[in-house]
Amino acid sequence: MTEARPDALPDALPRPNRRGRPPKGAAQLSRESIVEATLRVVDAEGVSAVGMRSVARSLGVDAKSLYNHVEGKDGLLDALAEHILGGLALPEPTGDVRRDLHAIARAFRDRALRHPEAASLVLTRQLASFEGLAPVATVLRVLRGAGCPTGEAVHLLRVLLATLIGTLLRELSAGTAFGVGDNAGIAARQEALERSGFPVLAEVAPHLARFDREAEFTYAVSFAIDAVVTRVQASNPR
Amino acid sequence: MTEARPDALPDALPRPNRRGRPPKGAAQLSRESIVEATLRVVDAEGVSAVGMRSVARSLGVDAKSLYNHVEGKDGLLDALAEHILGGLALPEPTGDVRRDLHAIARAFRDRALRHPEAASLVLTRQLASFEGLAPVATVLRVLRGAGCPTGEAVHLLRVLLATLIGTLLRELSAGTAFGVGDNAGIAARQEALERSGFPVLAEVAPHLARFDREAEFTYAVSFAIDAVVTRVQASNPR
DNA sequence: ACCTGAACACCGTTCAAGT
DNA sequence: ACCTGAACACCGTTCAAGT
Repeated sequence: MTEARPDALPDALPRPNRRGRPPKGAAQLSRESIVEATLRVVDAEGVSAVGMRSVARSLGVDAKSLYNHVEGKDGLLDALAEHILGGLALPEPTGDVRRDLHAIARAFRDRALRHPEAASLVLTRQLASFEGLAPVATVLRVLRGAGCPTGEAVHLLRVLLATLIGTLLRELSAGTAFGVGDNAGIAARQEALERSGFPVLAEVAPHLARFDREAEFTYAVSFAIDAVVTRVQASNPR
Repeated sequence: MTEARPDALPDALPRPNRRGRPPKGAAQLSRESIVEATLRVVDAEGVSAVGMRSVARSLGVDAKSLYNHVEGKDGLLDALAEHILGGLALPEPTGDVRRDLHAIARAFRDRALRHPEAASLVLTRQLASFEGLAPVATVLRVLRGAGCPTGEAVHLLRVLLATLIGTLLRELSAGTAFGVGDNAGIAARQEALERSGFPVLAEVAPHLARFDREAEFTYAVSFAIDAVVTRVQASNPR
């Protein structure tokens, strides 16, 4: 839904002969349209292509105009991260702790990786924003609903989120660092590990050279959630 | 040791009247001296102050000279992250899995946070470098030594590292986002949470508004290591 | 209220020319 | 082998002036 591009928006491509004031019923710049244009730039050319000038150009507008709606480039990137995270559709808790936490983690991953070029922004900048509160609240509801005391619930929330974010960051960098699936790359990495001078790396090279995104995510999340469930039961006398 | 600044290094401050070729027995630019100069800039003014021009200026040299030793700005930042991580002093495993993993995590944290302004570089860029192999190998030695099969050891390594990195990133952003310790800030955050519209956030506000770096780190690492130890025992019939 | 012109003070990087 | 001059093609951001 946050992806929707209303037809009322101006053309995304730059139009020539632009100068002076808005040409009739044009543009109507807004914070939202700016953020959406930024997302289009990121999806198409990566986050390094984002600039006040490039985003403005894609809207057929001068770069300085953006400052009327956004707090500089840094504010623009924050707004983008919040926009993406704001589209997170959280599942309603069912009462089954394990299942509920899995569903939340899965929803978060889907959302964060939906725009792969923007994912690192979401994972590293969201930490203070209001948008980040909804997933936090949902996890806490699940933990509290299972009888977890408030202090312990906050601790478990934090370690769960840390594992999730760390795992997604790795998934992201694994995707860009080496072609995850290609066999030649796997063979090359395996060989490099065998030559690394660390015997233990040679020993585990076949596993370490491989990275199955789906399997790694499932393993990490299951691991963390199992541990959380154990803690919750321990902290809950009943 | 990587912090050492040999006296043979050129003055860190820019010297005037610099032009033409090196003035006698000066500079002697090298990859290492460039990286060390970069670290000084980061420590003093933050990572955003790093530039080919600013680093070169601090060495009394032209920016373009750096390209003879480093692969552009991006390569420079990679080199810096590797340099810092390369200074990691890993403890020798004792055979006590829990104690050994704790010691590794602690050493990693000390190293990564020793240069707080550069920490995010180390945590987000180290993932493919050779420097990152030493801690990986040490963790694997501990797990293998405890009888953990190769495949499981790699999985546990990855989830452990993800939790560690996620936790350190949070610690970092908690430190900059709000003054961690200050009481006025805590009170303000607590109030904001109570007004957030999420009842569960109001309920846990006193805990969620607080962030004790040391306690959070200890909790997260102990949590993850306990879970790892449980897995290792389960995967090890003896 | 919102947009632009002119302007400021910067960037990273190339390439040929120097030594 | 390594450094610089000149140059290119950019940046983010301000502020006053326009409508």
